[in-house]
Amino acid sequence: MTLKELSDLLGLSPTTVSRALNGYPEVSEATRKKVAAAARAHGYAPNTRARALATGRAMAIGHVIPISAKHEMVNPIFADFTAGAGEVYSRNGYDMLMSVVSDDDEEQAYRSFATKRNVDGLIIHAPSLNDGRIPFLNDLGLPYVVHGRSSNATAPYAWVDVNNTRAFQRATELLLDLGHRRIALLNGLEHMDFAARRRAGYEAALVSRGITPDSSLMFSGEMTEAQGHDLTRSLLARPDRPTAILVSSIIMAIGVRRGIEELGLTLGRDVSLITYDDDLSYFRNGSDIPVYTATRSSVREAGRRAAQMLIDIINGKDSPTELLLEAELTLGMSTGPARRD
Amino acid sequence: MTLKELSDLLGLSPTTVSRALNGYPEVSEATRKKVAAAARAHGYAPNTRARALATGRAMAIGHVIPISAKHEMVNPIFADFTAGAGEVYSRNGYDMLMSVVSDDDEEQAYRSFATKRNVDGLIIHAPSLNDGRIPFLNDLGLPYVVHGRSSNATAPYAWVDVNNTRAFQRATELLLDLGHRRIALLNGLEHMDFAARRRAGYEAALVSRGITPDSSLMFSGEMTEAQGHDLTRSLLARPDRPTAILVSSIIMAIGVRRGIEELGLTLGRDVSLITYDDDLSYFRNGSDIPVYTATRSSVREAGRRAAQMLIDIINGKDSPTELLLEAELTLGMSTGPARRD
DNA sequence: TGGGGTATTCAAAGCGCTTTGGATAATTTG
DNA sequence: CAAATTATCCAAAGCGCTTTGAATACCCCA
Repeated sequence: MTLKELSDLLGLSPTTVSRALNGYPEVSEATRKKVAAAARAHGYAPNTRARALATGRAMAIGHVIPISAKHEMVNPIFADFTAGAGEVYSRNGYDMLMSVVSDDDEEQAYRSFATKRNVDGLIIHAPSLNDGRIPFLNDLGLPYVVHGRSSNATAPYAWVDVNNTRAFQRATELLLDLGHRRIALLNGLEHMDFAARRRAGYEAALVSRGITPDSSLMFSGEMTEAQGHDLTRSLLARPDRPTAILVSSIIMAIGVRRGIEELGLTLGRDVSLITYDDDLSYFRNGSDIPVYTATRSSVREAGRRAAQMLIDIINGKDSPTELLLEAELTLGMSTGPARRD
Repeated sequence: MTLKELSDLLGLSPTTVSRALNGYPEVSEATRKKVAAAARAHGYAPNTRARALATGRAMAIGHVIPISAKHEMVNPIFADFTAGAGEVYSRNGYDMLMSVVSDDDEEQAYRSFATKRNVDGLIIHAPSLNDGRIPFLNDLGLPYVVHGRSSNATAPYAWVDVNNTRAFQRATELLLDLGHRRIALLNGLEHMDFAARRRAGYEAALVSRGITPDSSLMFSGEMTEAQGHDLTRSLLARPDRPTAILVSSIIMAIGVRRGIEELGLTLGRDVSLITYDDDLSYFRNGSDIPVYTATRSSVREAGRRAAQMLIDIINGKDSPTELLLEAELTLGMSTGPARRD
């Protein structure tokens, strides 16, 4: 069913039908009702492609999902971020276009979005410290919002981020308050902006208590369960082993727990653990009492906010283009006072 | 840069430029080269929307991501399935359109895809036993491939599935071989087709060894970590507690492990566990020796195969439209002989 | 009763591409 | 060397919609 067919059916011009459907004022209430009824009855919906061509707006947002070529790893937070963003898109009539791309040719994917003109804006994931995509995208001229920030970026850009520094500073302070002095950090890859900020928070807390950060207690890598396990095992095998561990992802924390328990130690008593928690829907941190003490911020909510911000930008609203969310520190069962051995 | 601009630049007609770019034979090699070079130099790529309108093909595939309204849960396997499918789409010039939708109005989402004509085909996720979407989609007339199957479906449909029955039958047999007699099943929601098949496999194995399935050992629900934990705790509190547990998801298995270890028991020694493993990229089951004994089948590969099948269907190739993948049973450290108490 | 608004409706152009049906130039053939 | 192919190229139509500019019908008030 096309506009033409529908208008013929109604004995009206396509112009009028189009206007009636799109809520323009220059059409009488009577015909608007008739048109709406007929459209519903015949299951008419405008062809997106034709409409996009005519209006110059694709009514779609692009997401580029980079796959780590080395590890074939999909970031587990994408699903939830996407779910949050998707809710907002649906509500506003936007589609979500995903492009899965090996991280080598990510830039190519953005360029292709721009030249093929099939999206009105982009969401950028996982920015690194000095992310080349930002100047690149500023040139491209497609509106975009970054999930995260890129330190050292010279040009301004729109972003939604969590206060990673603060979250890790507070977590570290909590551990210090509990008497821990040797605190390990299992972090994400440090060229990632979020990881750098988290380390900064961790170190700041230590320094402010007069403790010199010990680089042999800091690790960065892919945030997998296996990685968490292996690092924990090697940490706990050391004579000067840490009494507490700070972890950048709940998935990694699961591996840490496994490593601890394999040694017959008890989490929260023998070793304390605080993790960053993205509040993933398939891995909620305990229903009543949180399993892990955690700094938590919903990545799904971040998705919603980023999507809304992007839509506002596309529509020329001049709402704020920077949003810093605070993570909340929730006490679970994985922390306890440092034991003196 | 539009086709017109590019053709003006070259002193050629849009027709010729279009043909040159699309590999039609009626254009000389010389001009084809010139056109290709100019296109590259000016970063020209055809406007997707215009092309789609002209050809009648959207060059996009739709995925509907249903969100469980009750639990706000995103299925954790989507990310990996999507990654696999996305690879194939990119290779074939297709975009992936995602629609996040509360599971109440999923049907509406499909209808909207069809009437708005912005995709050439659909991937259907998580079919239930007697899935209403199949007759519905057969009427709609959009090609689609189901990830999974729907028992009792009367009409034929294209699908890619894992042999769930066989996988759980084999897993159960392994546990029986190890001397286990009381084996619990922590399954997904049983209106889901995969869950029903898994239970069938489990029961068949028991019956063939003369054991009557005990419904008090079978559970079905959302496959979350918390659920795995809670069910395990209550199972192990019983006097006639099971010596082995069969689990439908590795995420749930993590919760089971936590429950077991909280009681001071050891996985693989005191309680055996076999889990279904989708080989999620962020949760690989051990790098060298698998942590869990598992029936494994890569959901990412399933994504690839489903995508390829759909593209073949769209292009009118008459390749097979049913694909049953076998899961492999890998021995890890979570199984051991039944202990006699 | 007639001129100036106002409320409705419509015809036609245009979005950027593909594709049909020629046209023209180059080449081959009898 | 004229006629028939063949190789290249192009003008124009059309995909289904929105939107500009104009037409028509209706109403009001002097």
